[in-house]
Amino acid sequence: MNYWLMKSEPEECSVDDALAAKNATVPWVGVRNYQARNFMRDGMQVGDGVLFYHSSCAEPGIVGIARVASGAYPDPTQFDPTSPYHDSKSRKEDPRWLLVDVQVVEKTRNLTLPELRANPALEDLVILRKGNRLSITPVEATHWRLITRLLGTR
DNA sequence: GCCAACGTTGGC
DNA sequence: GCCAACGTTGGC
Repeated sequence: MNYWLMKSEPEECSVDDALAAKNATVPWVGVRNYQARNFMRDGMQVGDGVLFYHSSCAEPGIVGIARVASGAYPDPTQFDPTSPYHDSKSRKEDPRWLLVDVQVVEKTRNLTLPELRANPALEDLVILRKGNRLSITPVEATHWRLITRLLGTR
């Protein structure tokens, strides 16, 4: 069992949007970074824990607990010319971009970025490192336990 | 809107 | 393979 933090812009897909989806599950479309793709392809397993993070918004922070709900499969938006995620160089027989389904387990309060930064025990959290822009990052089990405790989940 | 940090592209 | 130019991310 591994743990991950996954960023989403709330204007694109908020935790509420995900909760409103069927089975509270959404396909994590739009990842266009090889390292992030490889985490989904090689690192994730169904059932892995996910911290649902809101980025590029007024109050960035962790807003929910989720789980990986599928294995990696081709992101259909790469083949859609009308999608902002369209990739004309990706070919159907050899898809460049993958996604996993993510199921929200529970919406939490917003554990904000300043709060995360204020906690010395979290200084090694990848997302807090300077210059980090990866939309999917691994989370250590100790960090997962601390964060879920701070969020007030079981 | 600004800008630091980083990834990607493409000429050589 | 190098590296400058460019585009993107994302907090502020």
